[in-house]
Amino acid sequence: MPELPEVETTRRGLLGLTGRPVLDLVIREGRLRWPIPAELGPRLVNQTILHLDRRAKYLLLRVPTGAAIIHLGMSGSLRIAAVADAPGPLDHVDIVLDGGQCLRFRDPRRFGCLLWSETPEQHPLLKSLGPEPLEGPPPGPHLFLSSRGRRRAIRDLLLDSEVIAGIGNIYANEALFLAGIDPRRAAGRISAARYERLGQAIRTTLERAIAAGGTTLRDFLGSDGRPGYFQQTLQVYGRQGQACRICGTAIRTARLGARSLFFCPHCQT
DNA sequence: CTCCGATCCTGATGGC
DNA sequence: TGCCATCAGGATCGGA
Repeated sequence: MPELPEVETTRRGLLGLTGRPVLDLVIREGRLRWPIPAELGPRLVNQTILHLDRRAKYLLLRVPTGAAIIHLGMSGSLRIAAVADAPGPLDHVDIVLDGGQCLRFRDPRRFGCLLWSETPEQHPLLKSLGPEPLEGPPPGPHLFLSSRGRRRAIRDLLLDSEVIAGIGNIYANEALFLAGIDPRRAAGRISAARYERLGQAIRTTLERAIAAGGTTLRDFLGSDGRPGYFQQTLQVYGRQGQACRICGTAIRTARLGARSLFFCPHCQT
């Protein structure tokens, strides 16, 4: 489900957590991508939440002694719920707050994770992540340098979080359309000028998606329970057979590895 | 080092 | 209506 815009939408919806106490941690199903560590409860309970940060697709729930590292995987979501509302079978964890509320973690496929670290930036899952695409200069030059000598397809380079953080299959396809680049093209054989355009396209795509509250294809809901509406703006993802919004050519789909490509065979070269 | 496929798990969807 | 196959927004791991 969630790529950078959906995780950022979730984060922004939960900024009210700042300053609130953690009263309890209730784990109904701890078998996620990795088991929830036994120390998480003792580390969080009776601490005050300082802030909720994002790095790539990870959320960092910071308390004075460290942070809970949260990843939503393919199907996860976080929202504020009333403790009195009975959790569903897929609501695996409640971080109990004051006022009868909790931060409720739902993850049907259990590809997400909930971990603890005193130094989250140094955690193995986070320490080798590539740059944030929305921070600092646009990532075109960085992508150009990272891609030299690489033969893999540019779509796969964009999905590699050690190269650049936070981009998933929807936004890789969308940004490549905006930049006019064929997603199957070898990353190492794309010019610096085209990477410049791609860097701008990545930024534009992600910013617009965040402004729209993310993309809801099936079940993504922000922390306020509302869907995003960027799916109305998608140029290629899921639009196979439909007319390209620029040239009218039918959008094509193909497989690259286990995941689908969507592109306009006329606009993207 | 680089790259690719297999893998974890459940729910939604479409064809027959 | 039921059953089965296929697909899904992620990312790690192992092996070629």
